[in-house]
Amino acid sequence: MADLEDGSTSPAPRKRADARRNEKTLLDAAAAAFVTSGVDVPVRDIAAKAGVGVGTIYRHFPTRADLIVAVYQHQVEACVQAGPALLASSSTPYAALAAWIDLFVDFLVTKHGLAKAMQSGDSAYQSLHGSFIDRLVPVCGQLLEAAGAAGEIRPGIGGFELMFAVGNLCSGADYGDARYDARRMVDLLVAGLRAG
Amino acid sequence: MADLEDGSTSPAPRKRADARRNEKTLLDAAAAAFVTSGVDVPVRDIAAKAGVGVGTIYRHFPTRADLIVAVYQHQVEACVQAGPALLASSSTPYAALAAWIDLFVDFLVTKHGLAKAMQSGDSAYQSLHGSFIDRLVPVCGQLLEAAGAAGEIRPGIGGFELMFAVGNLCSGADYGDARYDARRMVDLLVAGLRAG
Amino acid sequence: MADLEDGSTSPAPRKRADARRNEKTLLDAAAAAFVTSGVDVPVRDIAAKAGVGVGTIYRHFPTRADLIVAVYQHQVEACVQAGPALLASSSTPYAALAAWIDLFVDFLVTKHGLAKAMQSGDSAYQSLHGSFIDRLVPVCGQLLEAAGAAGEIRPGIGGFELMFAVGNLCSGADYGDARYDARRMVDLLVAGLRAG
Amino acid sequence: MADLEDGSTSPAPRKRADARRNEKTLLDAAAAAFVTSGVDVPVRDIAAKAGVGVGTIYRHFPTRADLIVAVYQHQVEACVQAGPALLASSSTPYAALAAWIDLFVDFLVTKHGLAKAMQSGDSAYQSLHGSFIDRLVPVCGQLLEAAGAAGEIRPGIGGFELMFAVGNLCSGADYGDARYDARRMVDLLVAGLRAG
DNA sequence: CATGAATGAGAATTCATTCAT
DNA sequence: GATGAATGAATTCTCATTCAT
Repeated sequence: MADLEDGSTSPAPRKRADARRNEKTLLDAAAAAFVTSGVDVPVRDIAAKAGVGVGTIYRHFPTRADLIVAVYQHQVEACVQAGPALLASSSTPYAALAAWIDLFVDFLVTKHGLAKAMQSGDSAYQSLHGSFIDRLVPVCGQLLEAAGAAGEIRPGIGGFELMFAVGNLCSGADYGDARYDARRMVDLLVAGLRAG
Repeated sequence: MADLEDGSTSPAPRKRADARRNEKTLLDAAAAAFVTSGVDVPVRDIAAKAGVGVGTIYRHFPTRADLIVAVYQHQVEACVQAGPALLASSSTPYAALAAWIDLFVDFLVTKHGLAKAMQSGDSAYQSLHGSFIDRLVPVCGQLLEAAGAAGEIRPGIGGFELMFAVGNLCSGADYGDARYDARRMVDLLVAGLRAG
Repeated sequence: MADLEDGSTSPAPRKRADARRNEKTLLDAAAAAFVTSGVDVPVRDIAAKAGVGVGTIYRHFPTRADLIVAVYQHQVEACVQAGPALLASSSTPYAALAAWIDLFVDFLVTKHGLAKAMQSGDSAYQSLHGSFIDRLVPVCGQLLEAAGAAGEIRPGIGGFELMFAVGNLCSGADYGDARYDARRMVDLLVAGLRAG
Repeated sequence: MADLEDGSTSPAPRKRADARRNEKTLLDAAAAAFVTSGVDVPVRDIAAKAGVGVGTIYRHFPTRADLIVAVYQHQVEACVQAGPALLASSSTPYAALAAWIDLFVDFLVTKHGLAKAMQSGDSAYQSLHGSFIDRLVPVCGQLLEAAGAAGEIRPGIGGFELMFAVGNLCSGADYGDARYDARRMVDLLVAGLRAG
């Protein structure tokens, strides 16, 4: 089936073709720059990497947060989708929860500085919560609830705090201290959920 | 008895009294500024608060990390001292470990942005690890070892990673999101040590 | 009877009706934008208000001055026409001059920033002189000459300088300082013409 | 007698010597730049002309208005002083008023763009009114009042509007159109005061 | 030793103008 | 012809850091 947006809905879709390609270039460059220098990388650096002028970035993504959101949107969505799926396919709700958090860790540990930005408290990044945390928290909440209903975990832990804690544990995991394995610490945290 | 710190630790014991007083002023101002604006506060702000020129700060503390280290030194030392004490006074090694980590959390959650700085990966803050983490890690290691020897916790967890994880969990705890209680998450982590 | 302006004045009388309609839209939008934000309003704002792309504006009016000229052309022409008419209908040449200048002031005080732009010295606006001042100066000159011939005013004042002075006096009249009434100052100037 | 500030009052006057010299350099460079490029000249250009870094300018004059004020302060004060003096030495109050306005014109016509800036309505320049206009308006008011009391001029003209009008008439006088002589137009205006 | 003036690299952001579609 | 995406020069402002006094 063809892409709906191009095929029928949009009345002026034509010239967007290359603009969208350009946006893709931008996102790739930004993603790369984020990995290299963190999400605080200067706008000009991203522009240079993308081979465009800084104005182009500002046109597409007026604020830095817009850019960050766009860069990671897809992966966040995939994570959101995976929640119910894991719940359906896992042996127990707790197993689903553990697996899902594993997925989330996968996402975070490859994103230099993302966790940091999200916890920076900088108002410029407030919208990241709206787009990421708030999108993921309900999913996490459902998994926690299911595990709680099954009596597998201690009660009273919320989705937000668990997400936030996992995010925190992954922070700095990418700065290469071999002595710190974020995944192992998250395992500890998740194991702690069972203790009652 | 003379001041222990000057008498035995310091390699440059002869400091004029007023110089020390000056340094004290600096540290107080810096501590206050850190609380108000985080550890990234502009040097000039600290100087102004202390009523000295910026040059004076640079003379005493060539890098920002030096200043941070100096500001929190005492509390870190107190934490170090507390380790063996708790081990001696607690019912079990695990209880001592839990209590000690609680102390560390106390330290961190009142220091705006300190946890963040320590995990920033910014090379300027690398030395914080040398001064804080590395000072505390051995203590933590001993407690872990004792608890391990007593069969109270799962084996294979190192002092460094536990310290780092706790530090991470406390990051952002001061940005006032009521939904996130760092201490509770640390509890989870510590509880997780027993599992397995 | 056909539109006089197109029928006789314009050297390119064959313009497609929709192109002219388009240009009208542009001029209206520009006029509105000039009132709101002054003649220095960003091109993009005008384009947005007109519902066209910026390219369209550049096609019709390569320079900003071209646009300004076009926006105010009609009113300038009306002013030009009024000169001889007032001379014929007034009791004395001086009365005609005073009335005509009054008309000119009417024109200027409602045009935010026009007077300012015309005196800005910015080379981009040089052509405004060619289109406005130079169109009006001869009219003003005739009125001055008539009044001079009648012995009503002091000799030696040129049309250009009087126009320019009046334009200057109207500058800033629209920035709302209630203490400044441009018309009153122009009255003073015109009264000064009589003093000898 | 020695300079009081250096000699006895200031507790830390010594190193201000070169700082003050530097400020002088800054003011000279700014004055020159204002003449060349108007008061909107980029900060960097002024810095370059002065042979200092931009930061130095920001240190001394946080806002552009501060710099403009400083550059013209002396001359404004001289103008203020001249008011009463002229009143005392002139044959009639009107003669004093005319002479004083002549002085003000002298000041303005050599200051490229100053009149423009003062009438720009730009909030950044609001403080110029506070420093210039408001300083001069009372003087002008006194002269007007004296001339009015002597029955030499028409009543009802305020100091502010006269100052503003004169300022306006001098606007653009420096952009070198030989056909416009600001002084002559101001003469007309002042002559107009007598009429009526 | 202390001071704080000076430096200047760096980052953000805006907009006039061009040009591929 | 019309569109609006892209460009990048231009400008402002901030701070870490150095160094003359």
